[in-house]
Amino acid sequence: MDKTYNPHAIEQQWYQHWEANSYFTPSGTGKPYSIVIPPPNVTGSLHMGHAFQDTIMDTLIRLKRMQQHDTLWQVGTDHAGIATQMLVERKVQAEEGLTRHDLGREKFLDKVWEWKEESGGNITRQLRRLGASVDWDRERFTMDDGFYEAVQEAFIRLYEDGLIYRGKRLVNWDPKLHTAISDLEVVSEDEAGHLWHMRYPLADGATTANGDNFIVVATTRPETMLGDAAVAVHPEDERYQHLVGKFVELPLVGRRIPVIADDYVDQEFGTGCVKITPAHDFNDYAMGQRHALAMINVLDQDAAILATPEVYNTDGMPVTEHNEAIPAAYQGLDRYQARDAIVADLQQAGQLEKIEDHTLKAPRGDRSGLVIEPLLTDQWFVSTKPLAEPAIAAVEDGRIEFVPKQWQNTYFSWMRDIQDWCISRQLWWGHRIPAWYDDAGQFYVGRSEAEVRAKHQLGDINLRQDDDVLDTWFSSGLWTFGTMGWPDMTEALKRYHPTDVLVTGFDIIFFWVARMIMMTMHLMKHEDGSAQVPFKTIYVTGLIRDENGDKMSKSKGNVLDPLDLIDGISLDDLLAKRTGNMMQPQLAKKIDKQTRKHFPEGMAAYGTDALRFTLCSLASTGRDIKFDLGRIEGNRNFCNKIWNAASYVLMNCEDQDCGQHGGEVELTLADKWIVSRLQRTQQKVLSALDSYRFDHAAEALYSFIWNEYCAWYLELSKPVLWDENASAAQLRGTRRTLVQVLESALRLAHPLMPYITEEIWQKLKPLVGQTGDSIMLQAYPEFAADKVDEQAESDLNWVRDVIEGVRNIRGEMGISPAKPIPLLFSKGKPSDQNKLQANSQFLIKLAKLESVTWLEAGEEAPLSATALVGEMEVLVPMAGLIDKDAELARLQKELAKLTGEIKRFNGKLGNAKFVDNAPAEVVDKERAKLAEAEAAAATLQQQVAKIEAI
RNA sequence: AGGACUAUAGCUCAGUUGGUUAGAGCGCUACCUUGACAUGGUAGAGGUCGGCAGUUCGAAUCUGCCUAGUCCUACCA
Repeated sequence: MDKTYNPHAIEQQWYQHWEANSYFTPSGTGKPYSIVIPPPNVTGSLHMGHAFQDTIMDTLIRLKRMQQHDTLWQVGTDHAGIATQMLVERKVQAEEGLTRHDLGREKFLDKVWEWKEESGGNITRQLRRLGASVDWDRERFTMDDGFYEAVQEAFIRLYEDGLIYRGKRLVNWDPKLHTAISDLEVVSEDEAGHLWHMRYPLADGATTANGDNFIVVATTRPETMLGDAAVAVHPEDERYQHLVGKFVELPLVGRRIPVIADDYVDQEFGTGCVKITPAHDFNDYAMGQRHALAMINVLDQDAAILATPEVYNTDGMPVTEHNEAIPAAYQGLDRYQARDAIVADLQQAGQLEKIEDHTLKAPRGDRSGLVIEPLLTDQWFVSTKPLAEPAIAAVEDGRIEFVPKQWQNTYFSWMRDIQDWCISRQLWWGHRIPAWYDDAGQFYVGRSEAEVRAKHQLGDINLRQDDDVLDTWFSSGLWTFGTMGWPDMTEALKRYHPTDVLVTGFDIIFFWVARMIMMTMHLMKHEDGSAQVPFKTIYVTGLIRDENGDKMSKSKGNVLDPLDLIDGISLDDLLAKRTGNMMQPQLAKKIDKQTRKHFPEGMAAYGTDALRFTLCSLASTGRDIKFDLGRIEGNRNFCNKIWNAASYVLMNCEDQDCGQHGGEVELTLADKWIVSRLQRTQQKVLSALDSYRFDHAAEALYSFIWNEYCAWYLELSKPVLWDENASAAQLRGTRRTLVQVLESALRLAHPLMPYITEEIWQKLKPLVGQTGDSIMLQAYPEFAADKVDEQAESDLNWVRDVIEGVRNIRGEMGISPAKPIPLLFSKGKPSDQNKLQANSQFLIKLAKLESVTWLEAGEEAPLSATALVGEMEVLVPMAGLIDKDAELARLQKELAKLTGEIKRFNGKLGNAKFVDNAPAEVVDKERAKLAEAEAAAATLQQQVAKIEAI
């Protein structure tokens, strides 16, 4: 075994070994347990969120595998429509100066596939570095042939079930990407804007209550007036009631539009008069539907002004009404240029009453960052309400459970108010919609052109497939069963579906989780016809944030790359990574400065195990995680501790009799104690993992291994192993305990830290009589109640108390740890004497004692520094060692503490209400504590008196 | 506007059904190259558990209000 712990040296080889031996493949026996990985973008790279979630999934999978379940961890990647297409577009633009339109659909798609092949392996390589025990043999991609079939089938079935429809609707249009996007892909933030108050002249000589021949509307988007179809007021608004049914004449355009009444209008806001533009605003659209207003679209796909409006009735059918040409001055102008022009013209005409500052929520496309434009287009939609109902029920009745529970409220509130889902995208990279159009615009849905022709007896008329592709989330909604071979009812589906747990972030509960539930429950049925859920538990993780609690993002330059934490990175490389190739180069200086401040020497190589253990230890529920380098450093040290402990064990046990071949065995108190403590640790770790408390599991492992096994047990083993008079049975007992407990602890820790546990286990296995090839296939330790030894635990606490009492005196009195000191025991009970006799070797070694002396009752003790163990006094003679004042000060400090306690206990017990009402058990406990504190105080008081007397 | 979450040691976080002297890691102080480990050891210091009120014999824990912060959803023409 190498002298120092070097994660790099051990990690890669074991992963290769596991993978080469197909240890990640489901065993096919035992109870099935399955997890699907949330598919990362195929061209993406692993970030801390992935590392976190994948660590948790791997921990669960390794645990279940060791518990002899038939585990499947399904792996794969997502084609990530918009993100990938944009990336390749940028790349082609940068490298060849071409747009995708220059290339054409087919050639451009070739480029995307090329890029996918080139960079697609990146994320899977990174997954391997993390130790993720996914089944690579079943790796899938959302656009591989089989998955394509699943997507097409899902579309067709939903269509045939009446849950997919096509229609002209107002959708969120991205004027840069030239595609519709779903509500979820629009992010709204407060932005500074204006509220323009515009005069709309009343037609036919009508006047307002105060005699004006115009009304004033307030708007944040003056340019949309070109598409106004009405002005709305509140039905109870006394200012305008009499105008309802009359008309106004639209300035600059001249269109006569009605004044209508609708209680959507807020009388308090603006002027109480709202211009209604059904083709360019979602609320206006709804109002247009209610009042049968024409939808007058005045914008093209670039959000520039059309020459002639496109007008539709409420059914989306084109009509000729209101299709007079738009004034030439505005034709072809971009929406913002048009705004300026219209405002200027209104001003000139004296029809602009005022301009107010106004903050508004600007809806922006989450990919392009541009303000999206509500635009009337033909799109495909999923009717979500019928799908949502069973999906809600499944969570209500517990077939699907959120961990932590609170997330179900988020889910419910969204699902109960769900809107239809626009699934068509005007992109090229994605699943082509399986619909064909004839020249008349009639469409036919089917698996292929041939199928469509045959089914609808179309002969050889012209047919053209829909150009659009499906929203990426449509295909990822099928992920749990699409990866297992659906629409065929494969053996894998029968065995591993529904999956057991989904591990994901709250940010995609709507995007993905909810839709997965809806799609799966509609498409996947049990044999009895009831709906299958995609997974039984949803473990929702928090977000990993930087050391300041800020979200990690490339533009902020605060991203931590998990691979850098594993391998380490120099400051220069880190700076280059964070400030190179930036979208906003002006931020580089600031990022440079911050990075130098936080990582003056770059980052050390902490190794995968330290990273994984840290992520687990931070995984408490219901909160985000500020990633603190201190934690991973501490856990790297923990790995080092394990390494060195193993080194000690091997040094003392290799080529020795460790009882693996039988033979008489005698166990010391320390042996019995550590075995007992191991049981309790196993119990804690198991119950923590069962309840998804990875932090508790990590804590239990850490404190057992470091604070009990290393700090105490290894030290307690030394007096036995180094005792020349120790019997073979004693040596065998201690060696056996050393190796067995370490071996169990390694298995216990393996799901969290796969590499170091494997490396050490390989060295240890012959010493415990194991022959398995890998720790990952060994049985997970189980709690054995019969190995819990209360007596050993309490006896060992006595030993620790004595040792710690002496160490305290040493520490506080400044006695060199190198100096052996004599120790006297006074006022002890017979049980104390027994313990002393049985364990003096431990005391002498660990407290560095010169001698131990038992004083019988009445025997005079020399003047000493005192520590108390129960009622027994542990005495370090002062002669030549201890200064009188220092000991007095030490005693006074102890006494002060005791006095405080006594006062509190007395207060409590003096309160009749407490004594009368509290359970007798609690009262007795308080009494006992009081008695103990009083006795201790009395003893120390006597000591003080004695010392003061000299 | 509605909702969720968070507030505990200098920092990052635990604290299960109300009953311990409120814990851990990092950091800090002093001492120590003792035959696994200085990525270490020993001994310490450090908290009126965000504030106020209430329930209770008893509150970090339950209830209400308030303050501060984070986030989500809807939406203001």
